[in-house]
Amino acid sequence: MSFATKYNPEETESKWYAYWMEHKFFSSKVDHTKEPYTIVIPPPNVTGVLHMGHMLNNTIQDVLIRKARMEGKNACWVPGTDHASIATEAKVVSMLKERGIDKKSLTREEFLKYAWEWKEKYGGIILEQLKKLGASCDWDRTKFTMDPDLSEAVISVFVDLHKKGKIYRGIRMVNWDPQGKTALSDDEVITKEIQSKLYYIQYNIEGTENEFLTIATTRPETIMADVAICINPNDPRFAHLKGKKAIIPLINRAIPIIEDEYVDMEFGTGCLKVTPAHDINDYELGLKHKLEVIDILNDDGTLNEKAQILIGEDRFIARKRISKMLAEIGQMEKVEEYKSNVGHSERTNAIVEPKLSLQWFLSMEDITKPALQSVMDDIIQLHPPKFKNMYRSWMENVRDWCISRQLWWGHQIPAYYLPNGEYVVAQSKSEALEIANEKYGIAYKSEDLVQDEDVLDTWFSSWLWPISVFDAKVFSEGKKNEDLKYYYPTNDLVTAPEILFFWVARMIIAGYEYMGEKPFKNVYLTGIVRDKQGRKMSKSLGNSPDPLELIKIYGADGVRTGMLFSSPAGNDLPYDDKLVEQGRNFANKIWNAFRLVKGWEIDPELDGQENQAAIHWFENRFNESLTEIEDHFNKFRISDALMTSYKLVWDDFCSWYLEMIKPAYQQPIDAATYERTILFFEDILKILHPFMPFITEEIWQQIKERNTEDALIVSEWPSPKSFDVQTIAEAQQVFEVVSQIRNIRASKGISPKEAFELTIKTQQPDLYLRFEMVLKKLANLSKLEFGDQVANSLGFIVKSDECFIPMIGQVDVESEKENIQKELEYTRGFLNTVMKKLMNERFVSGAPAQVLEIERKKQADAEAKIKALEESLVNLG
RNA sequence: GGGAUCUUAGCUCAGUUGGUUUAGAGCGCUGCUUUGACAGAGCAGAGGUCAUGGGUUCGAAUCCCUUAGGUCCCA
Repeated sequence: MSFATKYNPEETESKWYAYWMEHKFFSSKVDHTKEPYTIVIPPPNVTGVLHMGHMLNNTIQDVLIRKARMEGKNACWVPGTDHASIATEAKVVSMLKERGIDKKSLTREEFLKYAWEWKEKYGGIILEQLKKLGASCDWDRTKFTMDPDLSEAVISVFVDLHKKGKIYRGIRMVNWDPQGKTALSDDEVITKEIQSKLYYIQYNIEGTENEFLTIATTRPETIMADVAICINPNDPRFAHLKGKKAIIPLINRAIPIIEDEYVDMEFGTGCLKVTPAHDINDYELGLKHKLEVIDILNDDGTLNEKAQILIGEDRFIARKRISKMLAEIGQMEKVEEYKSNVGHSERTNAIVEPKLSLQWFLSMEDITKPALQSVMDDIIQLHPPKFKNMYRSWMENVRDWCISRQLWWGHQIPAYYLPNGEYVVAQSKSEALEIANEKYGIAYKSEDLVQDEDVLDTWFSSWLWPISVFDAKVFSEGKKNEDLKYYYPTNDLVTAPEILFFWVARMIIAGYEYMGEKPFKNVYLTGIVRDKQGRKMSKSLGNSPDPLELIKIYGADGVRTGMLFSSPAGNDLPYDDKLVEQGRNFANKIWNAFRLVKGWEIDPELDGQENQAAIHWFENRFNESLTEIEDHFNKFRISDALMTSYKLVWDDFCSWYLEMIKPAYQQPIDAATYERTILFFEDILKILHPFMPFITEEIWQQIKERNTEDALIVSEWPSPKSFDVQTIAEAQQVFEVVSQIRNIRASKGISPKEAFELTIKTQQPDLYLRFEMVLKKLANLSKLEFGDQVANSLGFIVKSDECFIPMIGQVDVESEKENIQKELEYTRGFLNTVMKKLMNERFVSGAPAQVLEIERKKQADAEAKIKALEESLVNLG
């Protein structure tokens, strides 16, 4: 049997993924004999394609789910997508544009037909891509937030919350996206500092010849919407203006000069123009002073007829033109450069316009309380916990949630308007009709009712996700099905911190509101994948590698491990191809270890006694590592768990264990050692499987004949056994001797082929005798002896044992002395710090016994070492 | 402006209640090694006054304060 020296992942991956699917290893059904372990996927945007963030996120979920499955739990990972109102509608609109169709020319029904067509065609791409990564989702459970049952759930929840009085309709200043033509929640607005200008504009005072006041504004195009000028009543500069009126330039409308301490006397000129329709603070001021509201902007950001001038111009063009017009009539005093923070739409990047509009809101004050409490009390744990603070500050200062969006793609708000000006909220139009007719005693017909045009915020459906994927009917029927009873609450949620508020907090809110129970126990927050310059990876920057291309080049296992190598929870991941390269190299290393072992002939005549020490050591070392790995997993230190596994395999198993037991070239191995080695290898494959599912399954299946039920994916996760630290420490000492001898060869330029004779001066010769064969093999020794200093030899010290290697040629005494002198100095310095502690009365009386013992051991070791070094110096002359 | 958080080797990070550490890992780097699982490799090595200045303590990378810089959240 011969294998390629390089592992080729491509065919292995498709083969085993198909095998796992075929045998339904990913599927989960209610089974009360098993403990459920559940993850719901953060539903990717249905318009999305796989990006590096998904890779990281889903790799982590797959690691968790695969490990749980091997631990014998009933592992259920529910996949799906969300309908992403704004993003999808934008995609559909641009698709229509390409076909020469204007959205405005379509009815809602026609538009939705195109939208579904688009969704059917492109909506599944991202889930298919996840399969390439190895994601072991229960695909039969795939859900979409606009599936009929999930939609019904959303409507039920709206109706229910409305009934509870938590949903209301109100005029509010909202963040308006003039490009997407929809309201945005505060969280969908990204504030960016941009370079803008501060315009100083003069307003004449009514009834005077040439008296004027000056206001400073960044938005001169809104002066036509001014309804007042506000001054601070304590400002002596403007006392004479009290009770007068100012005249808006260009349109010559007179507006009152009002007083309010809200005005900052230091900022600008101290005179504030009040424009309630176009500024949130002015709006509040307007309410307080009962001012009129003049809205001069259309939904698309152009000026309307109320502006009187520049009607139909875009707001930014209008700004430039008005600035020029003001200058022409001499009422532009000056223009200054100014840095200001401006809100941008997360989806369209358009500058957000504060706009008054009638929207639907969810009152957040009461509903958030249990959700805050459960995180504060660690009933739900955030990993890393630093996010608790952020979560708290958000939940304590939460504002009502604007849940309506001026779009067609999504869940249409189930509010029906009646000819009498009232409205009814109901599950369906027919229900609404019944309610309306009963309530108002009028026989309305179906066509009299007009449903609200708007849809609900996408998060208003995904906040139900951990519930609705199992049981969408629970909201209307109030009785849980078996799935929901069994799988809810889920265990772990893996997502990005940027949607902690958007989504995670709201799921917790919905969980308590509808289940009276948390939706998950742990929230693992990943970092953001960035490029080498620290920029977020994005399509527009073009700085992201194509994930599928990466999988092709480095293999899914390589990419998975590469992504995890440097990604502690909550930390950003600066992506570098080196990482996935390292992952690929690791897969190759495992492959070659397998080639080695698989190539051995077995000789039943051999007793393999000399391998006992190696086997005994590795068994202990394995359990030590496994214990550490479990600890890392328990603390959600996934990359540490990987690194510990990596070192166990590469350093301990490959570099030490296999080298120790490896028979000479073309020599056979004894049966006992071989069998034990296969068992070790199998345990290693198990530990690696969650990280590298494909290569491990491949080797697992090649190492032995397996039945279907013996596939690695469903094999039993090894449980850590106790281990003997002494055994591990002793081996460490032997390894140190080997390294020192290799070091001598390297530094003296002596070939590894040249055998050495080693003499050790030690109290514990049996330790070295146990490893005699190992020492001879790994350090290439022809002889191992115990005794005193050997003449004309090179020496080194390990712990308190002295080792000597006789040299045939002349030893460079001076350089040897120099080396010893250096080590002596270091050791003396070290002893000094130890002694300082031990000489200290308060340390000796105060420190715990264990610490004292450690310090005394350090002292003894250091002293022995110093003595040995000094002797060596003397012997060298 | 308010708040949170971070600053440890060239890079990315560990260092868990102060004492197994005059500080560790992976990658990178330097040198040597190509017949025997693997050059996608082996072996060895170099590299840090733990951001700064102070304080608490018998003892500080770890606790407190100062300063500087970064990141994030909120306004």
